[in-house]
Amino acid sequence: MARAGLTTERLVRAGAELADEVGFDQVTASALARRFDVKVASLYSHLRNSQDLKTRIALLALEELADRAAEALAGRSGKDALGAFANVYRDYARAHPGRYTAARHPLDSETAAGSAGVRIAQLTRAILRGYDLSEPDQTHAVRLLGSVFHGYVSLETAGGFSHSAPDSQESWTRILDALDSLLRNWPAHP
Amino acid sequence: MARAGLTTERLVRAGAELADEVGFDQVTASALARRFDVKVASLYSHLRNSQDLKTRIALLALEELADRAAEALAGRSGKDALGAFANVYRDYARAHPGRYTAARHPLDSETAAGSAGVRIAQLTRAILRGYDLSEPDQTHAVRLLGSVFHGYVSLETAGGFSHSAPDSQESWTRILDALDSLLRNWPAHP
DNA sequence: TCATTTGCCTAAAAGGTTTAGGAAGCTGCA
DNA sequence: TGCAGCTTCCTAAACCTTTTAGGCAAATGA
Repeated sequence: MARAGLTTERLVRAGAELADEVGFDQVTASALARRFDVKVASLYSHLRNSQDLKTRIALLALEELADRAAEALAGRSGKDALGAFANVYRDYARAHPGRYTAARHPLDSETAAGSAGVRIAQLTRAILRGYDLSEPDQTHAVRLLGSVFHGYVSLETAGGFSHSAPDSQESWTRILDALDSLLRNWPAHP
Repeated sequence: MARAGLTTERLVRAGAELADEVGFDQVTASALARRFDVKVASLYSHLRNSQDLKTRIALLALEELADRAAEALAGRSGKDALGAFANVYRDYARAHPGRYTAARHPLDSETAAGSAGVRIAQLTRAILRGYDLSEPDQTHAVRLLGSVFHGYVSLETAGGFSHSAPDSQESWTRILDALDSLLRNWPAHP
């Protein structure tokens, strides 16, 4: 009985590719087994269950996003950093829609705390070093940026901005301009 | 054989309640049949398939959201309208998490064009009448607002902002202040 | 080389989706 | 009132996915 050489690592990687091809919620143990030409039950030596598979794909996607963001931010600051970071998000979502969906997959708080999501939050905060914001306002701004990037990208990949003028790229650029302007002129607390 | 009085309408309504109770993607034909004490196959006289059920729940949620937004916007303008609209979104998501998820369910473009999503977009644009923006900038701003509301609410319901100070309500308020400020001082095209 | 570990298998239970065909209940018309 | 025809719900059956249990064969290494 020849061995297929399954490992958790390889399964998760293949699962991520599958997600990009057919959508994150079409990623099933069955589909993965088919891809490796192996019986479904064989996967259960490497994965606790199919929820475990999805969680691991989510963690992989977060790592990849954090790595790209870190690289994009190196040597940049201010608006330059803001744009670079934002584009990492958007480009990743367009190139890897399944993985991007995975990255948004809810994790229990313990798993989330040990994930690369933490690194992403730190990088987001690093962008704000180029702007002059008080400590609590930094947190609000981090949340705003996270919301805009996630929201824009997810509406865009859902097709929300296609079929209407002006094109999405134009809005994206202008929204980044607007965010930069907002961060430079953050309103004082009333 | 007593009849249970199933109709597509009642099934979709019950499906929406089920979504709020157990999560949108736990909404199955089986669970719905159990709730009506009816055999699963009986549902197929009223629903094409289980994807059809989910689509109909999504359309219901969009209608409800649009209705609430329309009511909240009546008689308001400027920052007042912005805040009222934003709170409709957030409150709806908190009160009806399953329906809110449903409202974000991808629809094919034809279905989307006939949905209450169109009304929501119009209402968003109506908010901007209180601000002085050029025509193309209005579209960019509509997209920004949609992104922020959707992004914030979805990160919040995913638990993104719990367990860290300051609390989410505080950020929400300050973000609305910031958006109002941004719309009043929208940066000119370079 | 042989004992142990590991990897993949078969088998089976449990539950979801969907179609086909049939019988009981309801409606409307003679 | 009686019955024709439609609607509603049923049983049956095929098929797919998840998960556990137990077993044999391949790889590892002393």
